[in-house]
Amino acid sequence: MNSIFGSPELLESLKEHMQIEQFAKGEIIEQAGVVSKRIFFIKKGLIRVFYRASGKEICCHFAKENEVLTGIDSFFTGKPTIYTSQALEPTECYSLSKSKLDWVFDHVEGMDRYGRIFMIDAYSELVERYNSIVSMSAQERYDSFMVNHSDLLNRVPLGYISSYLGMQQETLSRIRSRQN
Amino acid sequence: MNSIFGSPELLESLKEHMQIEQFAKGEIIEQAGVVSKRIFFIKKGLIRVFYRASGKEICCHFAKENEVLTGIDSFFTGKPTIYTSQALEPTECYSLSKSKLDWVFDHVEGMDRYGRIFMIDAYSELVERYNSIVSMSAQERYDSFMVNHSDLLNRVPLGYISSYLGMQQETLSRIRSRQN
DNA sequence: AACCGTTTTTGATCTAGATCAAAAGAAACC
DNA sequence: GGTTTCTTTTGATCTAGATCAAAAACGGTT
Repeated sequence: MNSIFGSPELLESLKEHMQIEQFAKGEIIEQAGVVSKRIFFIKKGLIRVFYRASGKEICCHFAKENEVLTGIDSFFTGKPTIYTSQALEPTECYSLSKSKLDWVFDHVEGMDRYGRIFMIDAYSELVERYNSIVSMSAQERYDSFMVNHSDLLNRVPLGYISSYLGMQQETLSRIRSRQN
Repeated sequence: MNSIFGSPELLESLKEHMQIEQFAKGEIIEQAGVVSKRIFFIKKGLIRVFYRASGKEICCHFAKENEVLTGIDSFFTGKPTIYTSQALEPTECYSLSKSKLDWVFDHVEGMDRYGRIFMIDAYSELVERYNSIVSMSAQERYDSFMVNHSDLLNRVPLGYISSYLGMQQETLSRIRSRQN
């Protein structure tokens, strides 16, 4: 999820256009309903991304240090985002505004290519999650989360993780307790 | 899902590199386990894309006339695909080989940009499907399928549609019968 | 260390949809 | 046109996980 910054030279030429931003624990970074205006490179901290469906908050992504955060549905299309992002820890980011990024896409050599590859990564990640929901049991999804993101278990409230995994908090709690 | 061909000039400059290919009903177009070598612009016909998970075939995409088909997980990354694609009707496509497309990415102005936008579209579609699985009932998924793809109901065997919708064939049949 | 709000666990019950099994309809084939 | 094979429907039962409800555990705060 961070290949857009996979090239050191490219990152260097972006840095001069970036701002540093700080967010307190609990602070909303971008709100659903507005057009996403910035892309963030997270230096330190942890963010959850969620949306509302059938009256519930569904957590669809966690982004932490050294990862990239953006409202993909909005930032690249210009439509209002359905996602809200919120800092779960004190968080520090470099941010790049949409207008700067558009300028960069037009003027920095190789940027479209990195944009394309960034999208391919995001897509692959989503395919994984889709398949896990369709063909794995709650237990299996938990196991696979533990393999890939075990560090988050101690940094994120259980309810957010359970919604990320597509199950109720009670179910996740029970799965966890019968482990040992 | 066809924005890569959204630009007439671009399509024109691609055409000279393309082949015409025909597939009989039931014919396998690309097989899981190999690296996807071609991207297809479907002129006529219908294709299902599926993969195996827990011993079952799961249908994840239908592509029909005027749409684009490719093993996104493989074609752009060079890894073997997990997807098999099969013609459900006699199907006619323009195809463009990976090596040609790479050449095009390097030599045709604006191609990276179209690749990026193509990925954004594919991503948006997948987000829709993911959300529908997580937050909608079987009935609601069926309803939404009927709104967006009602034509497919008469062209595709029920079992493929039910697996696309993430439910058993019996369930889909029952939902359909209680409609009227 | 006692209080209060939040998060997690535990228990009891319920239900959408899966699974198993078989019948009924459609297509394909000789 | 009748037999075989594939597809869809119908019926009966079962289960993973949801829902509802309450108790326990965990911080912070004064």
